[in-house]
Amino acid sequence: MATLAPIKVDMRTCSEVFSSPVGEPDRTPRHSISEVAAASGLTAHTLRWYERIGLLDPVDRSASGRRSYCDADLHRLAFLGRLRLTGMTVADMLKYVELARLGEQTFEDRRDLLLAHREEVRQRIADLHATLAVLDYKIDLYAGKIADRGGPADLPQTPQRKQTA
Amino acid sequence: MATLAPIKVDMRTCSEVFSSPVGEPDRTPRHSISEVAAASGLTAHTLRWYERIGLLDPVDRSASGRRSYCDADLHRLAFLGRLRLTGMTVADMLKYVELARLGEQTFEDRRDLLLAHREEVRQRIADLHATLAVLDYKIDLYAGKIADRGGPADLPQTPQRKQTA
DNA sequence: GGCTTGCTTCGAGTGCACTCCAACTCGCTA
DNA sequence: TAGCGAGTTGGAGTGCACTCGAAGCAAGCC
Repeated sequence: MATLAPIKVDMRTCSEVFSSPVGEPDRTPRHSISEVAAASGLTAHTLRWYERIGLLDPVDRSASGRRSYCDADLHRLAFLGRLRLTGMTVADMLKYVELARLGEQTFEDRRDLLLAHREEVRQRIADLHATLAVLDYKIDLYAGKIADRGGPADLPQTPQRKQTA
Repeated sequence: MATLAPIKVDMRTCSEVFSSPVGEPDRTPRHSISEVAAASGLTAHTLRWYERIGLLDPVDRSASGRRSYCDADLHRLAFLGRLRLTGMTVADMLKYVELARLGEQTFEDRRDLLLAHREEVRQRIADLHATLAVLDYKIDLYAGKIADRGGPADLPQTPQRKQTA
């Protein structure tokens, strides 16, 4: 039998929360800066810096003044990390976060910001695929040591391709 | 009828050569720095800087000392541009170029370098796709103005997803 | 001849995103 | 009580990839 008032068992570890930020996030402060650093791949330095510039809301502190991150912080960090990883500038992330702080009335603006970023991401994927084709071609060329033997000891040619930009 | 000694008609414009660098490149110096800048999207400053640090071989000069780029330069520039666009550092591009200068004996090394870069490109594509899913989810959320109404005016949640790293 | 445009050089400056430093505090263990 | 390790701060420093400025030269045009 469960106790009458079942204690929440879903206290997932810091990196669990970070790598799978689903559901309504808990707001209990419980992760040290070094735990969050380990989970997120950011350094403690960078975490403090994010907070200083306003990417994170002021983090809860322990009695002795140490930062204690809650799951909601991890959720935000996980999303910001995705944006950074995909090339959004810190300035734009800040814009997004500041809109989020203003509440519901900024849904439109936030959506627009994400739409714009999505387009950039799509464009980048296209660029990467195009380059992948060039790399494949050249790698094959080297693998067979073909074609430019005896030719100029220079960079070989790229394959025929459509102009994408 | 064609003439007996047909004059080469394939003198393509600078941006044509740059955007479709196929075939054995001509080595006749014939493009001004501003033409190359316009075709490549790099500034004249950056082109000179590329040459200074060794990414480009010393470019031919006119009688009055001005740079005159040949098609082979454009080919190299086009490839280097692809590498840059896909996140290769200038230092690594330099490594590649220096290997290329050493001739056939560096085929292996060059291939390895490109293989490593190809893996990075593939990884980046995967990251971008994962983020695309998150963006789609959030954009839908905003579009419907659903779910976090009345909840914390904070960054909403990300969808369930497999850990990719 | 005078003007504009485009080029030359070198070295210094810029913007971004961290990254580190020095000096300090706190809680804990021996 | 001393030492350790992990945390705190503001401000300064770093590395990358450009980016620009200043001063000057050369060609082409009116």
